[in-house]
Amino acid sequence: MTRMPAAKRREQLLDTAARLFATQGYAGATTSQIARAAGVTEPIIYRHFASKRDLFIALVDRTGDDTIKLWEHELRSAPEPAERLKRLIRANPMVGHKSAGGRGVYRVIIQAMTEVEDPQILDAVARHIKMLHTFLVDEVGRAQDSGHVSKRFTPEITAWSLIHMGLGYGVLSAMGVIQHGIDQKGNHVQDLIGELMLGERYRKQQQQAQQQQRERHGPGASGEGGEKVENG
Amino acid sequence: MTRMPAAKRREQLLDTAARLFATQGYAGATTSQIARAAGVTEPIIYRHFASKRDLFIALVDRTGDDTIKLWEHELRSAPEPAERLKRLIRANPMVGHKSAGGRGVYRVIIQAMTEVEDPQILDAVARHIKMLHTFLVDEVGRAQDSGHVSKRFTPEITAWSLIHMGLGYGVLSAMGVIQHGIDQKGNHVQDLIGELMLGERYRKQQQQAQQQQRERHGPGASGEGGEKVENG
DNA sequence: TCACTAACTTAGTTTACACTAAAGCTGCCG
DNA sequence: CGGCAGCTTTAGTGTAAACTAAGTTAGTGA
Repeated sequence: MTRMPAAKRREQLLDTAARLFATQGYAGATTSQIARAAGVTEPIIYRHFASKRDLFIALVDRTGDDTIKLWEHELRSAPEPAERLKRLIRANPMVGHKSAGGRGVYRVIIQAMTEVEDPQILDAVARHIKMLHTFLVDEVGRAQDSGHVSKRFTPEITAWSLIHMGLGYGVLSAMGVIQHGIDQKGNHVQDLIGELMLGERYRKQQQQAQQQQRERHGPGASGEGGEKVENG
Repeated sequence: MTRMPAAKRREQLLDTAARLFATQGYAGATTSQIARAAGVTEPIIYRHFASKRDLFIALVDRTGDDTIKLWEHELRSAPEPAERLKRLIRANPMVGHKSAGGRGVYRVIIQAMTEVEDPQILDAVARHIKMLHTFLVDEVGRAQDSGHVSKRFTPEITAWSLIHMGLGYGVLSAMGVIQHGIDQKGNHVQDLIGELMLGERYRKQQQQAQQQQRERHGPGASGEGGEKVENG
C-alpha cells in the first residue's frame, strides 16, 4: 500500500508483530497475519527479517532497550536513591498499557518462554532478564548505601525478588486474571513490597498519595486490579 | 500398540501432553507429536478429547487438582500455622521437577497464557489461579491468627504476592535462566519472603537448616545480612 | 467358541503455515 | 524526461497442521 523507507517499515513491522505475538503467542501469530495487520504482504517481512524467529528475537532485543530507556526516563527527575527505588516498584514494565499507542510490547517477553525448545530465543530472553537485573542491582545498592533501605538482603536477592514479583504480576495481568494483586480494601501488592523494603518511609508517602487521589476523584472502590496502566 | 483401558489411556495422554505442551507451548506442540510420544496414533486423542483445546483445558484442570493435593500432602504433618506457611513458601509448585516421573506438569499453566486470545483457556487458567489464591489466603489468615505472622498486610495481598513471586520464579526457571533467585553468597529469594513474613522465627530455622547442611557437606561460603527484623 | 464391545490403525481430507521467484510500481537524481 | 534503486505485489511452492471415515484387532462374558 503506502510506501515507506525501510527503517520505518522495519519499526512498524516490529510494532505490529509485538501486538500479535503478545496476544497470540509466537507459534500462534502467523506471518501472514502480521503482514496483513501491517498493511503489507508477506514478502515484505522477509525483506526485513531473515525468518519469523529472527523477527521475534529482534523484537525481544528492542523491548529490552526500550525498557531500560523507560526506566531511565522514569528516574531522570529523581536523584535520591530511595525515591528512585520507589518509582521502580511502581513502574512495572511487564504490565503493558495495551491500549491505543501500542505499548503493550512487554507481553512479548512473557510470551517468549513459549519457545522453550528454541535455544536462540531462550538466549535472547535470558540476556534481557539479566540486563534488567543488573540495572536493578545497581539501584538497590545505591538505595541501601543511602541508608534508607534495609541492608538485610543483598542487592542481588532484592533485585531478583523484584523481578519475580513484577514478572508474576505481569503474567497474571497478561492473562487477564481480574482483581489479582489487590484486596477488598484496595490495598495493592506494590505497597507490600515497597513498604517491606522502604519501611515507614514508603507507607507515609503512599498515604499522602492516596489522600491526594481521593481529593481529585470522588470516593469509590478502585475495581480492575489486572489491567491497570503502569502498575505492578 | 499396547491396549489400555480408556481411563488409563486418558491419563497417559494427559501426562504426555503435559510434557510436550510444557516444552513446546500450546500451539507449538502438535497432536501427532503427542500421539507419537504416547505410543498411539492421532485418532486416539480424539477418542478421549473433543479437540486439542479440550485436551489442554483438561490438563489445566487436572494440574490444579494435583497442586492442591500436593500442598495438602506437604502440610499434612504440620499442624502449626506458621510452620505450614513456611513449608508453602519453600514448596513452589510452579517449579517443576522435570526429571523422571513427570512432575514438570506445572509449566503447562505458565504456557497457558500463550493462548491469550482463547477465552476458554483463559478462563480455565483464571479459575486455577483463584483456587490457589483461596487456598493461600486461608493459610495466611490462620498463620496471622496464630500470632507468629505479621498482620501488617491482609491475607489477600500476602497471598497474591506469594503467587506473583512463585509465578515469576517459575517462569524464569522454565525459561532456563540460570542462577536467578540467588546471590553469590548462596542466599535465596525464598529466604527473603519467608523472613519478611515470619521474621526472626524463619531466620533461625533457616540457619539451623544451613548448619545441618554444612555439617553434612563440606564448608561453604555463608552470608549474614544481620539487621533487626521489622516484622512482628 | 462365538459375538460383542471398545481400543486402536490406515489412509486419507482440508486448510493454512513459512517462505520465495519474479515481476510491477513509484518517486528521486541526473 | 529517462533511468534506476528499492519498496511492494502477484502468485505461487512444499510441508504439516487438526481432524475424520471406515475398517481392524483384542479382550471379555455367556
